[in-house]
Amino acid sequence: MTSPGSPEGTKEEADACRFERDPFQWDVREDCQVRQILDRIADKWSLLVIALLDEKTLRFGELVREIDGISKRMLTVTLRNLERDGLVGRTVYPEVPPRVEYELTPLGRTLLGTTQALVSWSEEHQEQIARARQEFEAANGAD
Amino acid sequence: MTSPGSPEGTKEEADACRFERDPFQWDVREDCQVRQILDRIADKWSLLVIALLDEKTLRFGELVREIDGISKRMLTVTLRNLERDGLVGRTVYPEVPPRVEYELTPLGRTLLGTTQALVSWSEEHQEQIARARQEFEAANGAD
DNA sequence: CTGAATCCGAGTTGATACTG
DNA sequence: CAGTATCAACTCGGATTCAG
Repeated sequence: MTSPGSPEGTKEEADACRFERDPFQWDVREDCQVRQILDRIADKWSLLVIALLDEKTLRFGELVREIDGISKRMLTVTLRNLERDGLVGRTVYPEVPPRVEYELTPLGRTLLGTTQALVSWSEEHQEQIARARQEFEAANGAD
Repeated sequence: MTSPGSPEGTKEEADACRFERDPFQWDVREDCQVRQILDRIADKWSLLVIALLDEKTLRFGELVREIDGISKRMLTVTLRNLERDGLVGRTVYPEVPPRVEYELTPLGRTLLGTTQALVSWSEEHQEQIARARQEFEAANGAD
């Protein structure tokens, strides 16, 4: 990956959010762009949508059915946000009945590695976490 | 986080959440362990706390001051959740005044790579996203 | 100093009904 | 089919207060 400290940023806003000391220590100001982006892609549904769109474009209804528990409303909102951020593309086919397909943009594709890593981590450690929870509950009498 | 009426907590259910076909296609059931874990580590503050605890243990007050915008309440809640999941360790020193230090557990450390990747991605693509947003607003008359 | 408990407003989400 | 509109429910988060 690219080095975080690339000094090309003349944007003063971005500047305030860059790595400042070590690569592992970052400035966590609330108005930071990174924070906003993180909040978006790490929300409840975005990761799932991105993951599902990895292989093939999907229609709205297909996404609703694939994602257990999502409402049409939230899917619409999520899709809009992703579209807004240039991560997902939306194509309307002027047919009857209407058909709308969603697909990852090249930018959206660059996220795949990371999201998959997150999911994989969760997968690999879910048992360990479950165990930790049990111990915690046991030690603290569950609330 | 967890849905109000969602029954959870069965160990064998985790099985239903594993990758089933391709490495990129996962089951996205709502009661999936992975989903729950994802919701936890991807929440508004957890990533920041984990990142800050990477280098050194920190006291409660230090974390409050480091994380711009967080309240004591939310830090307490976040810390407790992370502790519950075994990602963060809590050490109380029976002194006066009281001192409590937080540190990453080995399990918590395994998350660092992924979280850093996420942050790096956000860093590297923030301008691209900002541009995409502008275009989107322009095209859609900025709702 | 740490942090639990309570109150309460604000923002989010879901169910339903409706439109093109 | 693909959304939008609306309202009610819910949750989150902050301020404050209290306790060890």
